[in-house]
Amino acid sequence: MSVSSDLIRGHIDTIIMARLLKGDTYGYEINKELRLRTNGTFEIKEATLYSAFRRLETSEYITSYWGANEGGALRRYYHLTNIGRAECKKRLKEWLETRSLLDLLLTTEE
Amino acid sequence: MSVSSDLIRGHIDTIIMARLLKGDTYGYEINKELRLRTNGTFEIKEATLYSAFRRLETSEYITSYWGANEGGALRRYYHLTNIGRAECKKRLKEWLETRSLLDLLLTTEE
DNA sequence: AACAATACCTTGACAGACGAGGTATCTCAT
DNA sequence: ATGAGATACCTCGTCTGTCAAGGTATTGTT
Repeated sequence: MSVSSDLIRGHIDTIIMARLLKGDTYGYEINKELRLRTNGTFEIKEATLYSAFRRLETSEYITSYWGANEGGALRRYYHLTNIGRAECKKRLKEWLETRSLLDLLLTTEE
Repeated sequence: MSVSSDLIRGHIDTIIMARLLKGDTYGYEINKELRLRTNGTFEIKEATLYSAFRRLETSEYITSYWGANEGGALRRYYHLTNIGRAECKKRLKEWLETRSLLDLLLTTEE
């Protein structure tokens, strides 16, 4: 990926929750979608992805269940809880604030 | 500050270098300016600031010198090198890319 | 003399990202 | 049937940036 991971740090959970707003899905699928939407330039490293899932589940922002996949490996689906939905919205607002801040400090500096 | 530090992570060095594009300055002054520009909502924690200075100096993006301050504590001034100037421009571009990416993944998700 | 403000610094801990490794299933070509 | 590759999951240990908590020294004010 062209975007350094330190610049994305802290947004991984929000990226995942934002996707789950659309409906339940599983880990591999999330990355497939990310690659598609970003023309192959971005995806979440597996270790990062699964540690994010654990974190989100511990915080009760998501729940998980094993879903059948006829003729394929087992899939673990993730579901956004109501608390998670609220948290997600909060973090989207935080992104807008962070964006404003960085725009102020980086792009309008002269 | 209202903006979580995890969302700023990785941008601290760029914020400092962007300021140094304008001219030499010292640690305390950088934070005074940051508070002013952000209406008191943002500043870099001291430990973070000085560890960033060390990192930038090791990478040869900045140099430092002790500057006199008549009637006041000693100040250590920082100067952006040519390599630092180039690196800063590179990172400003990276910010624009990161911003596009996160806008795509967070705000246009539906 | 005591205090706040300016100005610098170090140490140790913490948390998130990820490289490197692993397991198991199914499909397809050889 | 056997091997490769894709799908799909997981864990462990390491690295790095941030920061809380502590420190030093100087000047100006009360």
